[in-house]
Amino acid sequence: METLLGNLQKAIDGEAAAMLPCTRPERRERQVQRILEAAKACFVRAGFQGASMHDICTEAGMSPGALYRYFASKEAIIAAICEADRREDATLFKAVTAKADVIEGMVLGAMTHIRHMHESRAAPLFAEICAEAARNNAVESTCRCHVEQVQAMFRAYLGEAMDRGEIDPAVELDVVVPTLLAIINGMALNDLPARGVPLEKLETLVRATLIGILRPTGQPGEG
Amino acid sequence: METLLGNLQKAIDGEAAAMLPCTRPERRERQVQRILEAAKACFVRAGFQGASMHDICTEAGMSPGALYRYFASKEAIIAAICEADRREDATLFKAVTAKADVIEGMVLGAMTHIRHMHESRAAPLFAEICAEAARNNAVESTCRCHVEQVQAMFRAYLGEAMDRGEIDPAVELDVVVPTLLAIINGMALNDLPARGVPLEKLETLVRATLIGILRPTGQPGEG
DNA sequence: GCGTAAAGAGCGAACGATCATTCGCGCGAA
DNA sequence: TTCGCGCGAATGATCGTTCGCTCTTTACGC
Repeated sequence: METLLGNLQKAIDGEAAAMLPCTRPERRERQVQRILEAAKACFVRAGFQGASMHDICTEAGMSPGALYRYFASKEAIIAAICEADRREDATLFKAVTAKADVIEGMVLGAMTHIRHMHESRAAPLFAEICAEAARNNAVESTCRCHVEQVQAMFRAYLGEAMDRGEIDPAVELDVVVPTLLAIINGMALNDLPARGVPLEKLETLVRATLIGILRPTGQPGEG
Repeated sequence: METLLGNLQKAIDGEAAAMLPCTRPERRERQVQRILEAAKACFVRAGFQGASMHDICTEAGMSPGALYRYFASKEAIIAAICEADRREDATLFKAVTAKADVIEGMVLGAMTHIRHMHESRAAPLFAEICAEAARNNAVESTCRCHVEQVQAMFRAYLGEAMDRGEIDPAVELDVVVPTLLAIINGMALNDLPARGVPLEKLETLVRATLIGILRPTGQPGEG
């Protein structure tokens, strides 16, 4: 009941927003976003295949005929949502470059990612996307594209740190970079903050993990 | 085409196996397993919701009427497959106790898990189960049950190692255990061996991670 | 051993429901 | 007047599931 009322209110809000005076392209973009928001909610609730177009229409407060003016198919909505989610996810990792020290930079990147996944309750959608990527070529290539982008950034960032002597020279970046990303994704996907692991304690463990992997011989690098 | 022939052959094999002389309960159990194998193949190919009962019937080489003699619903098949997969997954972690040294035990447990997920191509099904667990109560409780089982085992094993002085006494096991499981699951889910990270190099990284987390102050513990 | 009734296993057409998508039409801004 | 937008009933396909039927296996009194 609460959810129904909430959805109704959201639909009304969306409608109200769509009614605001604006140019045609602006309104169109707003409607697209409204549909994507509604679809995301439905997909989180029931999965890509479990949510129907009627569900999405109801959540968005519009008819099927109207919705199909903006997206050619359900597949197109799925593709758009995966693209947006993965791009946002990849963007978050740019936080690593905010720190000069490589360990602290990677800690910041990992924690930014984990915190975002926790606070915006994005883990279920991420799991759904991972599962879909295994069988949907469009989703798979979207995911691969953004993963490669993040890995390239990590690779460059860690490479510079290695040149500065902050990372053990024996570390093989081609192996370490995908592994680090897998570790961070594992922590985010499991939503550890929701499972009794406070963020500040998790940060300590992330730091310990990074030191263990990037400085296995215990060299200081710096203070 | 190749797949079609393969499925046909499997169905024939299954039928032949079902035809072997055996008691009624034996045959029944064999048919149940045949359905579960077929369903798993279909679910990996199309997802829990994307695979139809007709697909499963075709893959298993039997009619809907026959299939429904063994499972009351599609939901029951999904539940059975999740239960079997998660139980097998949890069982693999028992490998940790094979080693006296805690680091090597955990390395063995993690690598056993990762290797199994890689060799039996179980990552897509695992991803599907994770996604389904977020919205299906039966699947969620199955997953939670086995996760708690594994965490309890880790907890006991690490606790004994800490008593022996192999782990830094400042380590908080209640926080470390879920985190370690999330890390291992992340590595397994990403199927790192298929993404250019050889198993032997991954083992080195897993060891470095465990040392970083369990012995953050660099104390030896033992040789 | 044998005849027979009961039960189990399998089939596949058929069911109602629901799915993604389309279409003809009315409305309002350009 | 034109054209984009929105509507919602309608469409054909497909979904999970059922049902009536046949055939085989089992149980059992004799």
